[in-house]
Formats: sequence, structure tokens, C-alpha cells
Amino acid sequence: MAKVDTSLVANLPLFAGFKPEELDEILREARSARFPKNSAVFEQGEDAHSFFLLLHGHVRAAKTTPTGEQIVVRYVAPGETFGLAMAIGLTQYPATATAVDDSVVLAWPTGTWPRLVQKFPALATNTLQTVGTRLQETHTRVLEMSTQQVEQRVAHALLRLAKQSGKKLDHGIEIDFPISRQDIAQMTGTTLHTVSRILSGWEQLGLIEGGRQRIILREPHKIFVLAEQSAGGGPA
Amino acid sequence: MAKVDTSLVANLPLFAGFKPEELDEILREARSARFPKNSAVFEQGEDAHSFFLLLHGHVRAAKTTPTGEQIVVRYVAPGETFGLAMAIGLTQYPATATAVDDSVVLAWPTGTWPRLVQKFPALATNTLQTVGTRLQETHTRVLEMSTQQVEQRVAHALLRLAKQSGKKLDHGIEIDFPISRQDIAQMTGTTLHTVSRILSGWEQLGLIEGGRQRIILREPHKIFVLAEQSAGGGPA
DNA sequence: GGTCCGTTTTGCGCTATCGCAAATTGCCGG
DNA sequence: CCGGCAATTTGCGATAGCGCAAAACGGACC
Repeated sequence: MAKVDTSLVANLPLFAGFKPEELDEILREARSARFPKNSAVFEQGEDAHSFFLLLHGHVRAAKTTPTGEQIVVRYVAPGETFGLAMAIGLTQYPATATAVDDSVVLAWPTGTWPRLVQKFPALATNTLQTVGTRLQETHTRVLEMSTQQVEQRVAHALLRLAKQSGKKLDHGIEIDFPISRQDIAQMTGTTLHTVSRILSGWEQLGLIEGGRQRIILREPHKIFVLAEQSAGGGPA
Repeated sequence: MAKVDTSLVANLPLFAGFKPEELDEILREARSARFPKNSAVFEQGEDAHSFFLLLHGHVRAAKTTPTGEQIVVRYVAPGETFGLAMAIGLTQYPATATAVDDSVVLAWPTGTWPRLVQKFPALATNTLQTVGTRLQETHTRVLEMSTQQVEQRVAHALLRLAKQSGKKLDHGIEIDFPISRQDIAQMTGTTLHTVSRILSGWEQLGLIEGGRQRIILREPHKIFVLAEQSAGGGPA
């Protein structure tokens, strides 16, 4: 089997403090897999057979209600882990993970986790930090949904996406994977119609440049100002 | 110093799999402290000097925006940990913790965490499970806020509170600590006015019995039905 | 027993946002 | 080069829930 290049992953927070040979031992337990654009890595409710580290591409994690509505839990960028169901005591995935671009992952069988953690306790503490950070972020999201209007929430969402997965261009920052208005709606707790209206407005003002599943922030700073603003837009 | 009775805490998830003498060693590092009703255990932004285990009482964790709005992150019941800032890599508390009833906690100085975790790796994995569960719950909250109307969210919130901290009465279940309409509003992302209207309505129907900072669920099952229902109330 | 303060209730107009419907656009496959 | 489909835009009511204001209420403390 082809060995995974340790240099690609050595600096990830997950592996902070590991020696090369330890890293190697951990990586040996994983197999790598490729998921073409729009294919499912795993589905909500499915048995949690593996946990993952994204190497290339982008993955959307989404949670669906019994009645079929869904929200985007997060977008996974290269270097991030996902599908950690078992580490947090679940036997089934609580969300669906879909590759939004051709993606490559490392996958560890669920069964390896207890053994790895026992041998490398730092794995647990590193994962704890990661999960803790996500918890904070999710609390922030709740706070935003409770206190801000849709326009500001969308602004924040775009800024976060740009920060996490933005590609610098001469004329702005492009979000580096296909993302629809519907996706943004599901990230911010609104409808695709409202998102479309807002983005159209911003495009008029030259703040962004839109396309089919494409968004370029032309004026990140102005969007930032929008995001912080409370309701009133100011004097006419 | 008075020793903490290990039997009180031995069965908590945090200490799952520990031997009595190990437990003892961990507990020896903690001091216990009492917080009278409405006093702050710690404040958002304050340096994270300790982490806590609630022994008696109830604590509200709330997060405040720069502009002063706040949400209730959660209510802590006896046996639960809180203020785990350092375990997840923060140096300051991300929320304010307030005793809503006279409360007693165990407090470990932040500095003891790395040592304890090193000596007892199970602490890290247990904490990982706890934090992971909270992450799931918070995602569920986001899902609800995105897809349900206020009435259903309030119903869910009450049911959860009843489950976590409900006291069984002949005529229903009482939420076992003082909680205002404002608090419920901050849990569900709405205003105290709307909560008040909803609860008044339910009281008319005999589903609940309200009082000053007091709520008794008289018909938990009917409230459950309400919580699951989508918009339309049905034929007149 | 009286007073004061925090909580709760309720009325009423307002509006941000939804929901539906229809038109438009841009991309992909053949 | 030509459909055909998915994504996007846009118009137009409908309305859930907000925000303000004021009144009613209930305790706690003196």
C-alpha cells in the first residue's frame, strides 16, 4: 500500500506534539479514499464505521429533520477531521457528509480509535480541543441567529467561508468551492429567496460578484462593516 | 480540609471507569465552594482560573454580545461539569455562569488539568464525550431555530428542562429552579413578550401552570405533541 | 401593613422575512 | 449548436413575531 506522506499532515492540530514515527504508526492504520464531487462520504443515521481527515477537496456536513428540512452544520476544509461520531460516544453518524468537490480523505475504521487513543493520549486531548472549538463556534452561531437579522448573518457566513476557504484574487476573495444560495440559506437559517435578494443587492453595490454556485467578495471590509452593524442602515 | 464524599460523584460519566482511590486522588485536588442564589461563579471574558463540577443547585451559563444581548447557553444540573474553558484551549471563559439557586460546586484550578489528564487519560476521553454530546445538542438547537416556529421551540425547551431538572408532582412536572420568561426567551431565540403570550395561552388550555419564575407542566404529553407539530393547528 | 421593584401580561401597529409563482439565466451533455 | 435542467432572480401578498408602552401582579423588605 502506498504510504501517506507524513509531511502533509504533520502540522495539523490533530497531530500536535507527535513524533514522526508515532505519526507514521497512526497513519498506517488509515486507508485513503477518493470521493467524486457530489458523492456522499456517509449518511446521517448510518452506522459510524470510520472517522476521517480531509486531505483535498471540500465536504459539506448537513443535518436533516424527520420532515426533510436540512441545515448545513459546517463545511470541512483540508486538514480538518470529520465524522468523529464514535469519539463522542455515538454509534451512528448524526449528519450527512457530502463531497462538494472531488475530495480525498484518510479514513480510520472506528475500531481503531480506542486503541489509538490508549496508545496516544494526546490524540484525545487534541480532539477535545477541536470539538471544543466547534462547540464554541456553534454557540456563536446560536447567538447570531438569536440576535441578528438575516443580512448580518449572511455577511458573517460569507466572511467565515472566505477566511476558511478563500482564494485570493486581484479583485477580491473567492470562496474556493461550489456553494449555492440554498447552501448559504441553510447555514444562516433563512430561505434561498432571501439570500438571493440580499446577494443581488450586494452585487448592485459592488460588494460581491456572484455566479452559479460561485461567490467573490470584492469588498470584504465593507461586508465586515455590514456584518457588525445593527438594524438601521443610517441616514438617507 | 473536609474530604468530599466520593459516593456522590462516583457514578458520574466524568469519572466512568475510575477506581475509588483514583477518584480520591482527583477529588483531593478540588476545593468545594458555595455560591448563593444569583451570584456569579465566573464571568465571560474573565481569566479561566478553574473548572467546575456542580454538586447541588443550578447554574445558568449565558453568552453576551458586545451590544449586550444575551442567550442562555444551557442550564447546568447537579453532576454536570462546566467552565471547561481550558480543556478546550481557551484562556478565558466564553460565557458567564450564574447560580440560579444556592449552589455548591467542586472547583479544580486550571493548572491541575494537564497533570490530571496526563495521569488519568480517561478523563480526557470522558470529557470528550461530554463535550461531543453538547455539540450535538447545540446542533439540534440550531436545527430547531432554523426550521421551527417559536411555539414549538418553547415546547421543546420546556420538555428538555423538565427532563433534566423536573420534579415530579401529583399534578405534573415542575421545573426545579427559578426560571423567568426572559430566560426561556433567551433559550429559544425570541422575546419575553412572545414567550409570555405562548405560556398564557397554554395556561388557558390547562397545559401548564405558571407562576413567578415557576413553571409546572400539567400535560407533558400534549406539550410534546405541540412540539412535534408543524405549523397549522388543524381545522377550526 | 405598606411600599417599591422586578416579573408578567396584554394591546397594537409595524416590518422583516417567508412562501408561492413565474420568469430568467447559465451550464452540461448529446 | 441545441435542448434541458438546475440555479438564480424577482414580484407580490401574507403573517409570525417584534417592539414599544402601559397596566397588572406578586414578593420582599422595612
